[in-house]
Amino acid sequence: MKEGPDISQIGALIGDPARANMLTALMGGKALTATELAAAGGITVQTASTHLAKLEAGNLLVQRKQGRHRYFTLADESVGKFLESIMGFAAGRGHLRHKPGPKEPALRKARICYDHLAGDYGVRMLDSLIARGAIDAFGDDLALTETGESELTCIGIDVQALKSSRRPLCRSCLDWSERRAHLAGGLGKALLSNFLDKGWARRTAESRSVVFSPEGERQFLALFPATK
Amino acid sequence: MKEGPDISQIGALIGDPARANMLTALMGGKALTATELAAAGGITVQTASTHLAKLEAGNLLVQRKQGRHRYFTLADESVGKFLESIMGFAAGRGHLRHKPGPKEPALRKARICYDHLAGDYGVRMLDSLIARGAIDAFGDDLALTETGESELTCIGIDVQALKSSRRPLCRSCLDWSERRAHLAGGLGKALLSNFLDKGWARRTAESRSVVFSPEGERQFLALFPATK
DNA sequence: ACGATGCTTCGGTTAGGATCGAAGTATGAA
DNA sequence: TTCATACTTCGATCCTAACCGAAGCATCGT
Repeated sequence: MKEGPDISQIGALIGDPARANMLTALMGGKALTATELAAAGGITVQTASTHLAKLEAGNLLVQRKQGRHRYFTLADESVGKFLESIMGFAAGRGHLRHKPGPKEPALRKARICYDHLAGDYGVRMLDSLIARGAIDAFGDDLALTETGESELTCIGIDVQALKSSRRPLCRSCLDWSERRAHLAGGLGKALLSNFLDKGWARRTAESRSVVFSPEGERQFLALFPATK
Repeated sequence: MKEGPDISQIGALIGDPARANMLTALMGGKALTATELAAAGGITVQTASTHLAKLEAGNLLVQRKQGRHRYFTLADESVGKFLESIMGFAAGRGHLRHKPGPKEPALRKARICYDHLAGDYGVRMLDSLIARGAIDAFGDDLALTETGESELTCIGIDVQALKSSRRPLCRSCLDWSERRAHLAGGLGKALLSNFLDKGWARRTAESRSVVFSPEGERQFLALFPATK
């Protein structure tokens, strides 16, 4: 009578409209916070919290804690795959949602994340460093290469001092606007300081946004070319 | 922002254990009566009746009235396909209903997946067909080659008739026990029918497993030699 | 140190639906 | 006709889980 795997548990997880909407929101592949997912599900954060705990217990989601945020993503590609197969079947009776994204263009472009550069420019910088072989990426782990060490020393970063510090040199930090990793750790801090010292950019008084000067922007973009 | 179709209704239908068990029973491809499905779900017939009405309203099942019986089957191939994809995920996540019992090995070896052969033998068959050049694989897309067409015609498959059918000839279907693809589509169905007609194997009454006769097994293994 | 923010946990309410006994309908058999 | 079988519908019970307010915990920013 009882054969094979139990699909009812998974069905039940998907079967709640709030959870289904949250999962659908995560189908985009981007990490979302609990608050954002609550909005996606049309429920309060406390209700969303219990839903997210259940989804995580069912191995449909994983969470990544960062500061006071919890970023949720689908557990892996296989989750998205079978969700898509259900969507393929369910096509036709869609219940559609509206979800506004973050605004603040300046913040999205470049801002402070604790002590390092975040936003579009922060992500671009890390991508560029990886592409040129200055940093090796193993999943979420980052490591400065010898090439990278000499390059960064040339632009005025005291890599030796950073290496002897207790603080990890390279850490990846999930970007809330780009939803991709940017560079944190001692090196991330040093790079931002470097830009500020050179006058390429300055912090604004009221916001966490970072404003580049025209010349500084030119230099920054030249130093970290788009990867694609 | 518009998102995809509503998967929660489908999830809710699958989410009830009784309904999930009935659907799993129907994965065997055979039409079952309401009473049989009640037994499969471990519930009374009146409860099963309401469940079956819901599943039918959700387009997961169709029924055929015959005398005083109502025979239920999965609505079409696509239902079996996405159910199998959920099973594949559930099997990999430990969402098992019970510890592997005596019937498990038989199921893993060879079973019905809606209307075609699945399990170790199903995977072996597809692997073998690909290895000998009878089927070309481009990722998940499969195509019968001219070589394959003549070979299969020789063993008694009416390939021409299948090609003129609306149903796709070759489809890959992910196997929940092997976690690899086996052959579905019109050709998958025709091959299984061919084996059953020849008496190489027979379906069991209560389970989805397919039992090969000693001689049938010998022929099958010779026809589809292990690859690797 | 302090408040603000993001999230979780607790507690109590409520609604939906799964369940089955009993009664009703349809079909087949004697 | 009469009974038996297969299934559905009705009615009532009961239980789960979804929900949110309030309070608690953790972290950030100042």
